[in-house]
Amino acid sequence: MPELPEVETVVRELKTLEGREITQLRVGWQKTVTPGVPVLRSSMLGCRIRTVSRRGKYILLELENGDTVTVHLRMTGKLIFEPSEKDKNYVRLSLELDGRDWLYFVDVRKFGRFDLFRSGAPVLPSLGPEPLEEKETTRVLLNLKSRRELKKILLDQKVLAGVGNIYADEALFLAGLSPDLPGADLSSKEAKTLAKALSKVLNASIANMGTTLSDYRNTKNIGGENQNYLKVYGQTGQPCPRCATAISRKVIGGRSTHFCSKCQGFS
DNA sequence: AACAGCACCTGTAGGC
DNA sequence: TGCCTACAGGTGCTGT
Repeated sequence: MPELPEVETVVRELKTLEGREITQLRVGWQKTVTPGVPVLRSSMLGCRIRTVSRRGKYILLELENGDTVTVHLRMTGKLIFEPSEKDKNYVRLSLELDGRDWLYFVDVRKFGRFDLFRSGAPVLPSLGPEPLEEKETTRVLLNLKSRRELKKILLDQKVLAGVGNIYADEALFLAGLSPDLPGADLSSKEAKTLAKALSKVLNASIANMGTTLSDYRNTKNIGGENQNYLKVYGQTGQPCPRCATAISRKVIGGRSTHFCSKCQGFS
């Protein structure tokens, strides 16, 4: 569900966790914890959270013992302080802070994961650079050697970290590029245009507190507004906002891909 | 390197 | 109402 803008929205709110101590940890679905519950418990219990940050689609909790706990929300995960009655059926993990209030990890589909990186070990080493960094993104796109389709490349977290299905489609539309264009065929002008489109689309969504289609909510259980501004994602059959051609849908890399065949020159 | 296919899970929407 | 299929903001594994 959540891509970079949704995770960024949550992380900004979770800054309130900095300096707080984890006094209890409860797990409702064992597989939520990749290294196993005892390992996570031994690192987190009685420890304070030093900083909360984001890397790609991951939330990073850096602890005072130097360890880093990563949280990935996958499709339906959310971290919330006040779960609804319905949410309570899907609490997979909960953290008590300073012996007072609780933060709940709610996840209908059970795909979300907590992982642990020990002090000194590189955290999430295989992730590519952040797509909000326009210069670095341009450099990455300029140096693509692969003939894979652009859509697949944008979804590859080793290339760029944080772009998912919604914003890949939106950025390709804004850049006027076909999702099936081979990455290595990008001209330098097109690479710059796409890098600019990515940062624009992602920053706009952050300003709108993310896109809520069904499950995504911030820590206060409130959805975002960006779904009201999507140009192509989920707009199959609707008129293109630029040329009024009906928006097409095609599966690329196993994912629904939405585009305007006219504006994006789909081959 | 890079596919496709499937696995992980549950809920919802639409057709009949 | 029920049954069935398709689909969903993601990633990771296996075999080819």
